[in-house]
Amino acid sequence: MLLSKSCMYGLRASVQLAGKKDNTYVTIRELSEDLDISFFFLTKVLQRLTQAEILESYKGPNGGVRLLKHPGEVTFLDVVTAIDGACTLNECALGLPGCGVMKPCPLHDKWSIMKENIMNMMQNITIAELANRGNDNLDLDGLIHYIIR
Amino acid sequence: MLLSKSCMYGLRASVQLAGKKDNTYVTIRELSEDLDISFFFLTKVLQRLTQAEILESYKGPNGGVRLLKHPGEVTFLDVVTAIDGACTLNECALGLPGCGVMKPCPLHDKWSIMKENIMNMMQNITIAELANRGNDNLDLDGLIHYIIR
DNA sequence: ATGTTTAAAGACATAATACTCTTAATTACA
DNA sequence: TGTAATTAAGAGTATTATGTCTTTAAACAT
Ligand code: SF4
Ligand code: SF4
Repeated sequence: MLLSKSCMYGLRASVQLAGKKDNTYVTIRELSEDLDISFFFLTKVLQRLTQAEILESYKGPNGGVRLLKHPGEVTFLDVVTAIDGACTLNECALGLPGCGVMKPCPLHDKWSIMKENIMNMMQNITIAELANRGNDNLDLDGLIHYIIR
Repeated sequence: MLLSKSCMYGLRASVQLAGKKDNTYVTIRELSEDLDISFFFLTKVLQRLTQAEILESYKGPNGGVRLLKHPGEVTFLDVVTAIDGACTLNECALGLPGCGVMKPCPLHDKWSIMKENIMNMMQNITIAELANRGNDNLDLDGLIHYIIR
């Protein structure tokens, strides 16, 4: 598995928020119910997104979280790095530590290309794009739930 | 990280064995020292490779483990599946569960191709190939150690 | 002011992974 | 026959990931 669960939860929540027409505050409780994620755990995950200034939170009645930037400006990778920390694909794509490019194994070049591809993909797709593709379907929320879950 | 540590250790040990000129028994102790892996832990990992009939073990003096098949017939994927179990790339390449191809997200096609590539790579490269690339270098053992570690 | 709604922070619990050690079984050899 | 060498099996510990709960702080409403 490439991404941690925290990371997936964060992604799903971000996409869910990106799918909203208006960018009003949504309670974490509501998000957790829509996405079927533990409220307590999701709270922890979203705190990291708030700290990373991907989300903005507001306490009290009618509070909650919302996207700080325009969803078209938040990449998949932004969310991943905010939660899982700096790129996990830094080193060997296989996870073999301490390996360099001096004496690469036969996999190295192919892996490097793939790594590059994965990084590009994560860097180039925004949560807006991930949310918007359900446009031909009216049940957007349900769809996203289905898609991302 | 794509592979578990157990998996990486198993790979490194397999490649190490594949690099030997003669396929005699090598003690796990020796392997663990060469690869700088805990002897106890490596023992556990290699037991799985023995059960999976990738390695063959022999007890007592001059015993140890050795490859059961020709290294050219053992793929990277063989070792991975023996240790980590069946392919972890079955579902969404991102690790998002429950997602199908009915309403794919914009990443789906690209991910599918990458997943395919990764699987092909793991399926097509043998531990013999991983071991043999050090041929232009005389310090094969050291090299492999460097490469795989 | 007081109470209600909400997220933040931090403590606690459980599960999965990684690692260590001990004991048992097998083999060789003196 | 007995001792040393070696893996197998299984128990035990440590660390990390995941999940739960409680308390605190902020914002609002009355
Ligand atoms: S040489 Fe092979 S093992 Fe080393 S970093 Fe490159 S792909 Fe990984
Ligand atoms: S549609 Fe997207 S989230 Fe779903 S399995 Fe495919 S790549 Fe993963």
